[in-house]
Amino acid sequence: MKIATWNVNSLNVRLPHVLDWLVANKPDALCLQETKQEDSKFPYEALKEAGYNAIHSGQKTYNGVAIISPHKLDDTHMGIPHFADEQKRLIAATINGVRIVCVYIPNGQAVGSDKYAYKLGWLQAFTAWLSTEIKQHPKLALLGDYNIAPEDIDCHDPVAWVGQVLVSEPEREAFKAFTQLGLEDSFRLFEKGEGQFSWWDYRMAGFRRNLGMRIDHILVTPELSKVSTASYIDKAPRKLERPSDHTPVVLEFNH
DNA sequence: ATGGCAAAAGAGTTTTGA
Repeated sequence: MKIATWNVNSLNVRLPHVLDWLVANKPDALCLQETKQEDSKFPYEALKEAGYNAIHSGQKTYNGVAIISPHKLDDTHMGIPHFADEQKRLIAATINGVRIVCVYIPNGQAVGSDKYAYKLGWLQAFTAWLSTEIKQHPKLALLGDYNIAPEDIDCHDPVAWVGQVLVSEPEREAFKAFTQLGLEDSFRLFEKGEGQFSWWDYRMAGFRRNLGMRIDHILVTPELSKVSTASYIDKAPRKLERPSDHTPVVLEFNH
């Protein structure tokens, strides 16, 4: 199976890029974040014509998550149970017996802000749900925009960024809590080096100068990590006209 | 010097992202 995650920063704008990417890459599952559209605007028809099924949980202007697959999407789930949240950030489905969890973790804006507190609270509630989900699904992949750079090598300038949002210790502790549930950062099974990023600021010629962050991840349970064969960041879409500021992260495994 | 770009809402400019 080949699975991927991509924060598209508006599917209204990025649908042509997504359709082209599906044709070129033929994933078994593609998780999207920041679709920024209500369910009634989601392009189910265009995807169907391309041979893909999809589920979506969206809202106007902000957030929005989707899972796209050529296969059947079983046992679908949206939102964190017992966590009142208007923001559409979690969607899950089982595809070919593999549990696919797609998340758009809050950005947090700035350490100490209300949005930062919301991020940490969201992470706590999500992790509790994820713990039970893993127990029910030994083959699980958690894909999405985590808005956390887990290690210093995942940030282009860790000295300048120390203590800032995306790299602060409470956020990295929340990321470690995922690994304490048994999940592994699949990208790092294959790519150990620095300078590997999934997001670059539109400003400051960030992409050209590789001033980025690795904040989009595919974490997997041991059942999947032991059969994984490759993981990589596909920078091609970031080079297109009007790109998203994120680019796809891909995992391949035998299943 | 915290800006710089991009998208959305909505009609000038503000909010948000990371």
